[in-house]
Amino acid sequence: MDPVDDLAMPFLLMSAFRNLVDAVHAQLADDGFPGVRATHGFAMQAIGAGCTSVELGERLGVSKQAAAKTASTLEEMGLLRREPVERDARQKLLVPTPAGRRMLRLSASAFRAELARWREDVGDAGVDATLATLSVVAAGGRGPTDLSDWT
Amino acid sequence: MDPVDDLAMPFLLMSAFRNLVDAVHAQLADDGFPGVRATHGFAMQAIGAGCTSVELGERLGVSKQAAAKTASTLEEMGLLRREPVERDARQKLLVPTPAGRRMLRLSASAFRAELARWREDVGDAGVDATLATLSVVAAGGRGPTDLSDWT
DNA sequence: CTCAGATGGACAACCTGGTTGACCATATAC
DNA sequence: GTATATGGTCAACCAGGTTGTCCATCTGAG
Repeated sequence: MDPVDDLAMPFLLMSAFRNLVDAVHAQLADDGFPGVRATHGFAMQAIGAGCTSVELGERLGVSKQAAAKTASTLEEMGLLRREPVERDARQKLLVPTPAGRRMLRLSASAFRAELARWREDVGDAGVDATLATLSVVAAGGRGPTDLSDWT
Repeated sequence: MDPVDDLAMPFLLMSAFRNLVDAVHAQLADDGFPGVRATHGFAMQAIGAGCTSVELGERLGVSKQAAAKTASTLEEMGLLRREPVERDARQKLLVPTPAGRRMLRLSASAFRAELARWREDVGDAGVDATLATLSVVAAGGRGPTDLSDWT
């Protein structure tokens, strides 16, 4: 009888993502980071300990100009600092400020909290199966940031 | 040992969605609908047999103006027709053209084909568990189109 | 029947996040 | 030393969304 049709998959993926991200942003706003959008979080995650605009663009899968623009707004939000690199005067390293690192920590714990809620709702087996499945079908995508170093 | 960390969930959801949609669009482009973007597909699905701009906005979770803009581009693409409603001269019904319906059919079969590929890669159990899990956590979201009438 | 209010649609101005193209300063390779 | 590659920035543009305003039309209460 196929209780959930395959055709619903794109909608479900989008909707789940949206709910997850909305929940995290609501929590972040409560914690004193009201203006954070999905792009900002992804970019900060992608930056990690620090990288250049070009690298950020590659990790996010966007042009270096788009990455630089995002970095500028993150800088204005005080989450990021551009600092010169001594061995190459062209480069500017994007490094998270203490506020940026705090935001990252809060965001990580908000994601974990929301996932814990999912686990309560559907059980560990379902969530684990979903993670396993998605990590197969998401592989190969040159999508935004490989997140291998999410802390 | 937690082979896939909970923190990867947002990335996996996005990446899976992106891969899925990219694959479908590549197929659509091959089938003679090169310019179709994710928004267009979602909007066409939301329109279904036909609705007004206001309804479309509600189904997509966007303002009526945004919905009308999208409808205009769909009209220019020849996927959609605006036709007057005799019982209310204010309304204009958005109805798919034959090309629009063809695109919907092709898009549906492309989605099913891609899902079939997923099923080959990870097995039916994983995909079914994912569908079941996501339909729980996606619920309640006022996300785009309830897709209850995807054909 | 009429008229106030609700509703559908359109237009304009604006924002965000992305694109491409051009350009300059600096590194690097030959 | 000089050609070329690379990192960063600026400018123009686009898509898709927002809000505010406005008009035409429908609807319901007198």
